[in-house]
Amino acid sequence: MIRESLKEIVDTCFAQGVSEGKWSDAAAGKYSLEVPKREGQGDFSTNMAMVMAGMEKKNPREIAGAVMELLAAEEKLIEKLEIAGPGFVNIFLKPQVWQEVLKPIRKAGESFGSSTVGNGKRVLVEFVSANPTGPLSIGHGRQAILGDAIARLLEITGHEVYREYYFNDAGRQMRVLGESTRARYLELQGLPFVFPEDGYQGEYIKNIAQALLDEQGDSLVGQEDVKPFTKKAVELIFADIAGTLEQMGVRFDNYYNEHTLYDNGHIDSVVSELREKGLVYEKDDAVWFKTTEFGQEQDRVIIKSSGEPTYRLPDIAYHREKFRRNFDWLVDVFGSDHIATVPDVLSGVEALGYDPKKVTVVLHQFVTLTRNGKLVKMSTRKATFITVDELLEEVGADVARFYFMMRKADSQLEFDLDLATKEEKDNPVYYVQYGHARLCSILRRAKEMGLDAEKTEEADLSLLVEAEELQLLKSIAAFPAAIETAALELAPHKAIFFLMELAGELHSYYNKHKVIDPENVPLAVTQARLCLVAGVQQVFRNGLLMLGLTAPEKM
RNA sequence: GGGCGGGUAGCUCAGCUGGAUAGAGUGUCGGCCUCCGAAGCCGAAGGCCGAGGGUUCGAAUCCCUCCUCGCCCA
Repeated sequence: MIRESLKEIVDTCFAQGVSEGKWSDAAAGKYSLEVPKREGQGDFSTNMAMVMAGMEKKNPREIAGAVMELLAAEEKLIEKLEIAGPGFVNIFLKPQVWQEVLKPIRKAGESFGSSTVGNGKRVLVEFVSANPTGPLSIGHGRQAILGDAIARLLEITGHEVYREYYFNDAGRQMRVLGESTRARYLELQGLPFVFPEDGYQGEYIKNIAQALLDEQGDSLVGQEDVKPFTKKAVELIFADIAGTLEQMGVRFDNYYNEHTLYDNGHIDSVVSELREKGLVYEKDDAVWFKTTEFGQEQDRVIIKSSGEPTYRLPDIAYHREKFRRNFDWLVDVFGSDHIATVPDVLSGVEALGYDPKKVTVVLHQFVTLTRNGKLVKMSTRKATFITVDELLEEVGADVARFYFMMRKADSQLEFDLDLATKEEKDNPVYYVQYGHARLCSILRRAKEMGLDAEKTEEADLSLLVEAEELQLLKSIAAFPAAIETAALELAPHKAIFFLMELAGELHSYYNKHKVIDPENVPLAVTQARLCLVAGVQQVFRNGLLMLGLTAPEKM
């Protein structure tokens, strides 16, 4: 809010300089207004003079002087201006500007931080999309949390979000699953059995077999068809996955079965549409898609000589369905192992007449687990993985969520189980939550003493003059912008970092200054500080809740 | 062989659409509780930002080459 109004002022000055012939308008929109990294460099800083210097062939500091003169007219907001470094113009605002931010924050309450920048844009966020072959692994956990956090951030920034889970419960993978289940079913009854060579070895298969045995007795012993086994396995595994997701606080609006693409003829119609456009051809009994038309190195097979589609075809058909369902923006959250499919899908989308720019793929790197300082190897088939359930049991939903959101998607994420379990207290999630709980504690105490933090109107906010207080005010004022950035860049870790920084500032302030101390702190100051405390607490609460974390009032 | 993503403090990672003296957490060392919550704070030590070249007023950030790790494809 403050940043926006100051930006307008700076833009006005720039325009004024143009009309007065001080410089040309070549630099319009190229300069920026930033918050300096270092203290003592102002509340904001603009590089306008340096940008212009290159274009006008003039000394940057000289131009900075002219910029400063124009800005100096804004006496209401600006306290001090200075030229610094190579030609920055540093802007120091009056404390009052910051003190006043508390009022709108308190007024907005729970909605502070949310916005309407999304303008009701319809976004489909696809994530997890794990086939039902076993419990969710750690990698899926990261994706679930990442996708969920992205969806939440988009929602509170005014997008209309739809969460979808895409899966396939047919094909070879599923047949092996059924065969594995059948083998265990026979094994449980002491009958001879053949376990498939590449079968699923997890303990959960035995549980599924046991469930079948409990329900159907030995009636399936002579069963040649593997389908009943597959069906039961899929049913139970999905129930398990749904339970895990629920525990993590992740929900979906829809589970989209790949099979419906075949049933509804979408697969065939994609092929025929591409054929009409002359973008497919037959070679070696296979059907090829001319992906070279879309800048790729080589064409791709979409239907194998066996008549079976490759994974590309349903993926393309699925994305076309997303567009047909009238979404303005498709966000796909995938693991990095899906990297190869992305260019093909985008080519397909483009070939079918949709804008590939409306598809954003968030690829996240793998999660590596360490225990006792050693890497834990993971494989679903061999069941040597740690499931999300096990993780949740060990560290709880908040810690798991926080860890998964803490890193940008591009980074591999190392999950140190020893640290996450044994040394809970060092966990950054507690650092943030503790800040919130501390503030709640102060507010509780104030209430006991009959001091009401709600009466912002009456408090004299000009008493908030300590450096730490002004810093907190600046930080919470920047909260909506931080959330907006995290949302639009699909980067939840930015929201996390904002909260961690705010927590640091709060803890420092807490240790240095007292809010309630009748003997040493005047009542009026206490009241002003209570307003600040309530504002910061609100920001913590909103930030934690919008990321799906809890905001405990006591710990 | 090709594509994508990493390589920044002992460790885990931010910063990357170019800006001022490169940051945080953790670990190590040293301080701070007659208490508004020590799950906290303060201080110190710790860096050829993988290597080399280029672009410019300015490069961890952009371009090229190479090394290396991970994932995928052939």
